[in-house]
Amino acid sequence: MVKVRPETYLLLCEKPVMATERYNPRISEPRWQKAWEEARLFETRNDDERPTYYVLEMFPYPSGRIHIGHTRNYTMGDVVARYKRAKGFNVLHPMGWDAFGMPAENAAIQNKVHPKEWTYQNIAVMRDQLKMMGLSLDWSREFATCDVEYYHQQQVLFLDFYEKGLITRKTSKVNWDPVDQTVLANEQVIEGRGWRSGALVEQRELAQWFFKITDYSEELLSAIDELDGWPEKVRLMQRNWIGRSEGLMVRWELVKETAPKGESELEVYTTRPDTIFGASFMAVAPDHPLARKAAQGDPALAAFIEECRRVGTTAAALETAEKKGFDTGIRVRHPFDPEWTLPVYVANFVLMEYGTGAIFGCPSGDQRDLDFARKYGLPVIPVVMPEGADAASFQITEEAYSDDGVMINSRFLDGLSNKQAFDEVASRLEMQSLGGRAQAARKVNFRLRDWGISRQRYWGCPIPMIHCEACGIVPVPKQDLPVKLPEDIDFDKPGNPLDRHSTWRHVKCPKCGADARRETDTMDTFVDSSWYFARFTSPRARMPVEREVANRWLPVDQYIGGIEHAILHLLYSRFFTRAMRDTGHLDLAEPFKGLFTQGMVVHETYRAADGRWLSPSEVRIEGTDGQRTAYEIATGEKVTIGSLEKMSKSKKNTVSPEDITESFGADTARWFMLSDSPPERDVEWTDDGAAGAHRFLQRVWRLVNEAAPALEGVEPKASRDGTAASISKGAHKALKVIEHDIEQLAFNRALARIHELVNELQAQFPALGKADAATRSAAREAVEILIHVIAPFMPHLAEECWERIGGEGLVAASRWPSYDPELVTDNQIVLPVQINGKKRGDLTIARDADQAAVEKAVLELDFVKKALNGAPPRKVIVVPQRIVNVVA
RNA sequence: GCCCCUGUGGCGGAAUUGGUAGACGCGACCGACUCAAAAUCGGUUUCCGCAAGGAGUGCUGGUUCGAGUCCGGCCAGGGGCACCA
Repeated sequence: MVKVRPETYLLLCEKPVMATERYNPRISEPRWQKAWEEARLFETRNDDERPTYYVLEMFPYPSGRIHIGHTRNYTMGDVVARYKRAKGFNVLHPMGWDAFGMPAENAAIQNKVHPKEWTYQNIAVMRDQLKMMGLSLDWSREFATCDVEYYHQQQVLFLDFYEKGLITRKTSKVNWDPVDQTVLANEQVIEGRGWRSGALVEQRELAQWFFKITDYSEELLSAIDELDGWPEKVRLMQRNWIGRSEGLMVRWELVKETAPKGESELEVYTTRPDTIFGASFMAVAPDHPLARKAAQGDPALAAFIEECRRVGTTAAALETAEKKGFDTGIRVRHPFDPEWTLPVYVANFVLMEYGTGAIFGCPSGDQRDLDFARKYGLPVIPVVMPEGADAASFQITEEAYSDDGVMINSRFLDGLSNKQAFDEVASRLEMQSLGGRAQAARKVNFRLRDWGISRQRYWGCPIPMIHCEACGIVPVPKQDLPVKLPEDIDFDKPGNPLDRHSTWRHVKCPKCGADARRETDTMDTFVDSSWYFARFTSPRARMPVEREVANRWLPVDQYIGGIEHAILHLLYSRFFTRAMRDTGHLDLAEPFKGLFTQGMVVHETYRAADGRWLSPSEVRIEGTDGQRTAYEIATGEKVTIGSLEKMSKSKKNTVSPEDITESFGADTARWFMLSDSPPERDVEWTDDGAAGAHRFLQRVWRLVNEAAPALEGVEPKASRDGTAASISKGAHKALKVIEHDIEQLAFNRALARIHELVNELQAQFPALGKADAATRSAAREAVEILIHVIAPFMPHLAEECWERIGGEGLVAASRWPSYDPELVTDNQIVLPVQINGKKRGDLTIARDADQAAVEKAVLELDFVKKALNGAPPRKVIVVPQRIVNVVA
């Protein structure tokens, strides 16, 4: 709750705006919103000839309320949209709803309300809230991902991907969320817990549908280099996530007498073949085929494998789990020395999912291997030493040496750098034969896994597949789409209601006509958000997208959203765009040309002595700065003021957008959200800050309002000389900088510059009543510029001001003014003059004065003469139009 | 553990990319208007100093006529990944 001092806002009541009064957003904002809607200003046509500009904010999940974080996100997008529209672009700025997902089902379970009803009601509420913000959105293109028309087309895409071989079904270990009772993608497991439920994730074997995102690993990685409109941070995170490594696949021969029947070799992936002479053991994952086979004749080993399984791979388990191994008794032959054999362990730290599920251990070069070797008494042979170290005395004791260096104890590799050794080993093993094939091959490996999309949930897009006893898996024929969600469902038992539905799951096999069963899993909701940006270009099409239309709009010129989607959503969307390209829906690879990740809105937290969180409205604060003390209003007890945190229900540090719009209006909220903090950083919501923003809004209104009579019927015209020129110069200079700042999305800088412009005009306007015609013209033009530059930020106020000065039409439909290059450069400039690097004064001189003239003028300055004390300067550095430095 | 980012007044932050450090805002203080308050307007506000002047962008060393900005070392805070072979 924003605390509004009643006295301050008495004038905000239901009175019409009059010339001498305060600006009343409660009356003006709905009025202009209506005017824009009636003029259909923001409805975008696909057949418009002007250059396109697509600005998009990540669409919200309809949780029930618009959050203040949304408000900041959409305001940024709206500033860009309004600016680009004024610049003459055909702007697409749509909004929709990411409407499938768990909370709707939770609400169904808790409140006995149908997920569909719950979702659409929420959407209705949130749409109204967004409309109050005065966003220039094209509502005619709105859709929700739970609309049948949308998920119908998503099923079409699924079938196309399936046909193209981009989807597979495989049984695999999956991350099972025991609370939500569903499978999670790797990306949705954060520190071993479900991203939504926070429950510890378990491992289960399940048959799942997978999108083959790994088919695009290389392309998704290398294309990151071209994404220069993305924050470096996000590019880096995606690179790390895809995790490319170059290494060698090496097959090791098993010593026949020790090997299980039918097994003759063990394949291992390594990125450090250079350390091959430091190898002292092999280790395989507990579910590696060799381990399983060996366990058949060895109950102790079988028990060990079982134990590893139970521990699982949760992060919590991993951190505490000891590195354990079990010697299988199997031995392998060293590829470069048939006499040298090494033991094969089953080890709990080896992952089946990466590489081949087997490694060779080099204790001297890897800390984990070293720990393992110490524990099981295995040899530690140093093979790489730092450059310049002494080979005879170099030893590994506590710490492994994993950096680059020089090879030692490695026979033919000795003296090479480890990089050279990598190549040497690789080429030799590629030539060497084992069982009739090359013993090794260079291999690029990726960390990225295929994207498992099956979810055991009701409220999601049904997977259009049918299981037939006779025919196996059969896709639903396209003419039978959509596979609609049944509406008669019950949530009395946990798990997926579709599974229990009496009729929905029974279907005839499209191939043989026999009784068959529908796939009851639905798609991960991240699928829904992986192509919605494309759907916005032709939201009512009877196909996923109209190719030509989508090609014209895409990629999204400016995409804006939270950093929390740096990997998941953005990577999936990049994959989807490629998959849609390869199935003929689109002709591009990258969905988002410009990406901007905005910071969060944060607020102080308050906590009572007994640990209860208190909301800002329950707290009274006394004192200022470091001396602030907070008291709980209800009890009068002292309250601890906590750190700034993301607004969240659990910590109660929330401020609702409605409260702000009600007390200050949308324009104030928009202005405050963008002022001060750079948009990529967090902004702290403070009542003082919001009140300050409102104060500024009123100041602009007063300035325009009071100047209006003197500007009536005056031709707007810039002045290049006389006193009027200073007004024109100020306005045009501001216009130039603000334009640049908006293009850079440096909204805080743009706002600071608008502040300066208002300060300047305010200083010059009191005399306007008695001013000459030229000054009035200049003033009129300056005010018009001011209105245009505030319009993207405070669009309602801008319209009100525009109307006040008798402007024609709507600001929202008008063109952005252009600055006069001659007015933004001064003929006389003030050069700072330094002596020995310290500023000692200024020199006012003609802009085009040459080096010699500047030098001469500088040496005549009194403070320079004084500093030089009659001696000639050692050096005079003149940086044209910047600075002068005299070295004494 | 690995990778990355950020350190500027009481606070949020500017600084044209190596050229006047602290724009703009918030807060604070002083003053005007008012019976009074609110609103509004004017002024002060990096630190030390009455002043002249001096110091100053986490610490430290360097490059340069000149460093918040570039380079080396350290410290602190934040983020991402994490048995990845």
